[in-house]
Amino acid sequence: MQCNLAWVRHAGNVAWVRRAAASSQTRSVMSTPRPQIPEATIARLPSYLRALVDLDGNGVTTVSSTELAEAAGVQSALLRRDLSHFGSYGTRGVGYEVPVLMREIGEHVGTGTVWPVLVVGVGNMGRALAHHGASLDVSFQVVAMVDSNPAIVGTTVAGIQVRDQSDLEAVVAECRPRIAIITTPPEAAQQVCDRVVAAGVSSILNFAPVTLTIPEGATVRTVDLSQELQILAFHEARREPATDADTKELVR
Amino acid sequence: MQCNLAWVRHAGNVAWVRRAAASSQTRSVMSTPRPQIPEATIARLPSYLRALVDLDGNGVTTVSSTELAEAAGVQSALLRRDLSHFGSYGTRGVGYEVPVLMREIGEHVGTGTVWPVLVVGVGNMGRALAHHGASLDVSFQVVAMVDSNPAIVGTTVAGIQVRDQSDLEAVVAECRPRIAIITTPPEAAQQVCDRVVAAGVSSILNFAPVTLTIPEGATVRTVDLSQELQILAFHEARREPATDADTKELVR
DNA sequence: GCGTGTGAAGATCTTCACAGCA
DNA sequence: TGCTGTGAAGATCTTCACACGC
Repeated sequence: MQCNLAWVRHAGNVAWVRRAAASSQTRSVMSTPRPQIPEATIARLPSYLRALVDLDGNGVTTVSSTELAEAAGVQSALLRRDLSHFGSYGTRGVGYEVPVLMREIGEHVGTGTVWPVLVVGVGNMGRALAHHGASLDVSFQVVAMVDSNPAIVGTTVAGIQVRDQSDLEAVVAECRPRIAIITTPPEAAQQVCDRVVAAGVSSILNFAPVTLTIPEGATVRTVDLSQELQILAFHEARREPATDADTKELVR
Repeated sequence: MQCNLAWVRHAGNVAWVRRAAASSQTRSVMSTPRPQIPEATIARLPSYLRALVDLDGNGVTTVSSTELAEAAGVQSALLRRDLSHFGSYGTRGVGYEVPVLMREIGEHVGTGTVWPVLVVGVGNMGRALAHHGASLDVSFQVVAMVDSNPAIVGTTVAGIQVRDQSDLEAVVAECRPRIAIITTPPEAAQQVCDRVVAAGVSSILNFAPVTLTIPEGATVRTVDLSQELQILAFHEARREPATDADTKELVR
C-alpha cells in the first residue's frame, strides 16, 4: 500500500524542438512525430549531464564544446552534433552556458522528475542497487521490492519492505513504477520480465545474465557482469595471448 | 601474500585465424598482425557463447544460424557475419556444431582460463560483485580486494581478506590480476585507475560514475547504474511525457 | 577572432540477397 | 534442398572542415 512516493503536480515544460527526420519505419502506429534522436546520442547524454553538473559545482558558467567534450571523453565535433539534435543552445564564438545546457539535457533524461523504480529480486545485487539507488541519485527512487524467497519477503531493505513476488502485479498496480530493475536468477528473468511488462512497466533494466525478449514498444537494457568481463578478457588475451592459453587451478 | 590462485601450466592452443585486415591505424607500434575484429562483434560474442552453453546443456548438438541468432536476440545474417570474422565453423545446409562453436568462441573470450581479478573499493557494490564473481563464473576469480576505509580493511569478504588501498601496487605485484574492477566513490576512481594501470593492469571494469581517462593500450568499460536509468528515462519520457514533466516529492 | 552548427565525406555497422557447397 | 558465407547495398554513426554569427 505504502509506496514511498507522494505526487506533487508541477508546471512541467519540456520544450521539444521539431525537426525534419524521416526514418524508414516499416510499422507506423501513429506515434508522436518528434525529432528522431540517434540512440548513440541518447546514450551519451548522461555523460554530458554529469560533466555539466561537475562544472556547475565548480562554479564554471561557460564551457566550450572542446572542454565539455574532453570532460565527457568524446570528440568536440561529436558533442556539437549530438547537441544539435535538440536545437541551438550555444553562442558562436563563446560556447555554452553551463546552467542552461544542464537544465536542457536534464529535462531530456528525466532530472526534475523522480522516477519510481521497482526492484525484482533481492539478492546481493538487488540489495546493492537498492542502496545505491536510494542514496546516489535523486531522480530515481526505489518504491518497491519483490522477491520469491520466503526468507527474504517481509524483511526491510533500504527502508523498503520486500513483498512477495506472486504479488508482483498488485505491487505494480499500487506503486506504478515506470522502471523495473530485474536482478533475479537467469531462469526466472524472462517470466518476471513478461509479467512486469504485462502489468504496464515499459522500461526494464536487466541484471540477469540472459537475453530478454520484450514486446514492441518496451525498452530493455541489460547489464551483465560476466559479459563485460569476457569482453575485457578478449582484449586482454590479444595483448598477451601466450600466458592466457594456460589453465589455472584454484587453491581454495 | 596468499592470492587464492595457483598456476598449473597446460597445453594451451588458441588457434588464431589469419585474415587480411588493414585498418586506417594512424599509430602503428608494431603490434601483432591479427584479424581486426569489429568491436560490435566482440561485444556480442558473450551472448552467443551463453546461448551455446544453454543449448549444449539441453543436449542440442547442432544449431542453425537462425536458431542461435534468435536465442541471442540478433538477426541471423549478423550472427553469420560475426562468426565469419573468425573463420568457417559451420556446415552449409546443416548449421553449426554446438560443442565446436562453443569451444571456439570460448577460447576468444577467455573460457578455459581463470582470469585473476582485483576489486578496488569494497562498498555495497564491491561486495555484491565479489560474491557474484566468486560464485557465478568460473572464468573469473577475485584474487584480491582493497579499500581505503580502515574499518573495512582486514575484514573478509567472499573469502578474501581486504587489504589497504595504499598497498595497491604491492597487491598487484603479488597477485598479478589481469583485470581490475573499480567500485570506489567517483572522486577516487581516476586516481585509482591511474595507479592500477601504472602497476600493469590493462583492463578495467569501472562502476564509478565518472568518465575515466586511460593511456593508449589499456581498455576500460564503464557500467553506470544512473546512466542506464537515465537512458531508460529518456525513452520513457517520450512515451508519456505529460505526466513525467511533473515533479514528485518523497514521503520519507 | 573564435567557437558553434552543419553539409559533406568517411568509417563502421547491419541487412539483403544469393552463390556455393554439403 | 537447406543453410552457410559473403559481395553489395543500405543504415547509422563519426569526423572533417568551413560557413556563419556573435
